[in-house]
Order: sequence, then C-alpha cells, then structure tokens
Amino acid sequence: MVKEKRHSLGRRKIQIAKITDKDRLHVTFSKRRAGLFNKACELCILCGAEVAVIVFSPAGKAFSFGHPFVDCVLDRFLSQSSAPEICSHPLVNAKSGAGAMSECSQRYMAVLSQLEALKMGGETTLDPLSTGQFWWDSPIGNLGLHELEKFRAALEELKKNLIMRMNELLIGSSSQSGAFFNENCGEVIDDPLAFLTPNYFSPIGPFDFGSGYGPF
Amino acid sequence: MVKEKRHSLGRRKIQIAKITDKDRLHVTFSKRRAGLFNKACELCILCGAEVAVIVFSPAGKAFSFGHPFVDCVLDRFLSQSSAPEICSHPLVNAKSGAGAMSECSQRYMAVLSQLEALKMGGETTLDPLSTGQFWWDSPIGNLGLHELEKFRAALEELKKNLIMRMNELLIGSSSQSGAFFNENCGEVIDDPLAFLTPNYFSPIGPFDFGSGYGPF
DNA sequence: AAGGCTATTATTAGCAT
DNA sequence: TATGCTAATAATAGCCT
Repeated sequence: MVKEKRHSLGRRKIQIAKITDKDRLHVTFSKRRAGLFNKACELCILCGAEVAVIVFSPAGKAFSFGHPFVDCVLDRFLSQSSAPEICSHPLVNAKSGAGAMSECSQRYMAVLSQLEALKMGGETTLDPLSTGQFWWDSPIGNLGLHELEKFRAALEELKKNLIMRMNELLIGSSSQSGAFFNENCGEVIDDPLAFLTPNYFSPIGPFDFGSGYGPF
Repeated sequence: MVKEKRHSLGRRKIQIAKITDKDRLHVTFSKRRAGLFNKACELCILCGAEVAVIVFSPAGKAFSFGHPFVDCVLDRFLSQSSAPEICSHPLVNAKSGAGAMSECSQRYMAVLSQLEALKMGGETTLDPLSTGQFWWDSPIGNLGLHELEKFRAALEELKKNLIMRMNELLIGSSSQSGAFFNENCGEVIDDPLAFLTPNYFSPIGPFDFGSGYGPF
C-alpha cells in the first residue's frame, strides 16, 4: 500500500523542504512571495506596525516590501543597532546594545543552548518561543563557553566591519537613498549574481528572535 | 435582517483595518507576526531564498527574522540599492569581514543542523511549540543519525560552494548590479525622495503589490 | 510563464484558561 | 499574559489555459 492518494484536485500537502524541480520552484517562489508580502501588509494595517521584508530569489534578484517604506524601516532598524543610545526601547538593552548584530548572536545562542540541552539528554524546554524565555534567561552557562567565545569574537569583528561599512555608505551618500535606483522593473536578468543554490539549508523556525513581549 | 450569524466558534472574517481594541491588537500582532515569520521561513526552505523581515510593533519594539542572517540580507540589499557600483556582489561585499562572517554562518548552520538532527532523530521532547506542526516534523520525517550525516555532507558542500563562489567573484566577475525590484505595498514612488518624508501611511487602499514578478 | 481553478491544507479570530 | 481550542476563512499545490 503505497501512498496512493487520490488528491484529484486542489491543494496537496507538501513537505517543507527544498524544492528541486525548477518550474515548481519558480511558481512556488512567486506565489509564496506574494503571500508573504500580503501578510506583511495586513500586519501593517491591522496593527499599525512598520514592516520591511526583503527577499532574494535563488537567482539573486531582490524583492522588497515596506511600510511606510523599506528604507525607513531599515534605517530605523539599523539606527538602533549602531546607535543604541538613541533608542529608549527595552529591546536595546535586551540586545546588549548591539541591535541588529546581536540578533545574530541571540539566535546562535538560543540554538546553541537548545542543542546543548538536548545533548545533555534532558527533555528540555529551552525554546524561547515555547517557554516565553530568552537565551539570556536560559541556562546557557552550561554550554560550550569556549565555543561561544570564539563565536563572539567573530561576531565582534563582523559587527565592526558592518558599522564601518555603514558609515562608509552613509557618508558617501547623504543617505542610503536606495530610492534613486529602485526603479528597474525591467527584464534584466542578472545571471552573474545567480547565487549557488543555497542548497540545503538550515532551519530557522518560527522563532521569535527579536525579543519578548515586553511593553509591546 | 441583519446578517446575524451565529459564528459561535471558529475563525471569523475580519476587515483588514486598524484594530482599535488594544487587547485584540496585541494578540493579533503576536500571532500574525509569528505567522509572518513562519511564512518567511518556509519560503527560505522551499525556494532557497534569502529573506529578512523586520517588524516594529506600534510601540516601537523591533522583531526580526532572517536567513541566513538579518544582517547579511540587509547588507546585501543595501549594497545593491545604494552603491551598486561598489559592491554589487553579496560575497564581495562581505569581503571586509568575510572570514568572520563565513565562520559565523558556518558555525551557526553547523550547530543548527545538529540541533535539528537531534530534534528529529531523538525522541527528545523539545518541540518548539509542543504541537508538532512544524516544518521539521514532516519534511524529513524522523531523521535519524544516518540522515544527520547526510545533512552534514550538505553543509560541507555548501561551504565548498561558498568558497568557490567567492573565488569566482573575486577573480573575474562581470561587474553588474543585480536587478532591483522594489515593491512598496502597491505604492508607486514618483518622487525618489519621497521616502524621506515622514509620510506615515494612512489610507492604504487596494494593496496589490504582487503584480510584478520579474524573471525570478 | 503568468493567471485561473478547485480541493485541501494552513492560518487564525474569538474564547477559554 | 500567553497558549490551547475549534471552526471558519485564507492561502495555495497541482493543473490547465
């Protein structure tokens, strides 16, 4: 008895894994990207949130959605990361004052903590989302600190480079006015940028990276 | 004859308009934000896309999702939009901190892979949301240690590809900027500087932005 | 290759806890 | 306050045009 399904028509359940067929991949990408943007849009309207969504297709083509504008949201986000003293949101504190950069760190540590916990064999509930806790609240003390240190060093370096680069950009142009260039809906196919299929890739679940539900 | 329906239970149709009730707003924001991130995640996995999502709650709290990392995607995006002639290539751009970044990414992915493998292989009770309805549940089924190796191999492959790709780019790349497609919630930006204005959105009508699907 | 067309699956609104 | 529940709405996979 093979999985003989008679899904004559209509949607079929699929597994969330890399689509190999190129045609299906393209179709799915287009449809889901539209769906994603629509969701983002609804979130903006319903809750008055500011949202920016950037999507790079496997071929390296960029798509973006933003409200009020992509640049606005990005600017705001990046400002928080590079100029924490300006922000008065608890987020900054929670992020150790490194905003965007530490988000990476957060994820890494959150995942690492889960991994370590699993390795230690306990039925753990370190997941930030399920426990409502976050990595800094989790017992990360008992995980490979040496590994963490190494990673931390790498992060610091990257952060430096990032900030440097941002300053470079900000100075170069009075503002990161990407708007000057954002009008080429042409048929330009950028093959050179065709990124190798990111291939398998790692799982990034529906986690809540940003931070918790503080003052909302 | 009001359409008085007895939607006793279950989802009810709602209008996509600003929610006034604070409680409902909060709940909706949280749930939909999670849903949005999940969609973004699935898009990444299914299509191998790189995605960054930034959400500011009405209170100004930032949440973000990104694959491989928020910073990576933002950097790539900003490079393309603001200084295409300088850094058209995502990996070249990362050259300033290539070492750090790739290490970061690699480490992260490696750890993630282990985590996921353990999650799927072992019967450890670490379900992100307890109600196993997550993409890693069915996709690869109950992946065991056997598959773990496969996964690991895939990661190794990625690493190789990355390095190869970098060399490729550094050596002789046709310096061309990737097509940049910007969709702003259906809003057409006539004035390049428009995004500089505080212009908070208000009306937001039809919202049809998914119309232009470039050459993928 | 971008859009319809369903049958299904996935998401989620309002409540309950 | 955040999560569980349940049914109804929304999204969409595979096809077909």
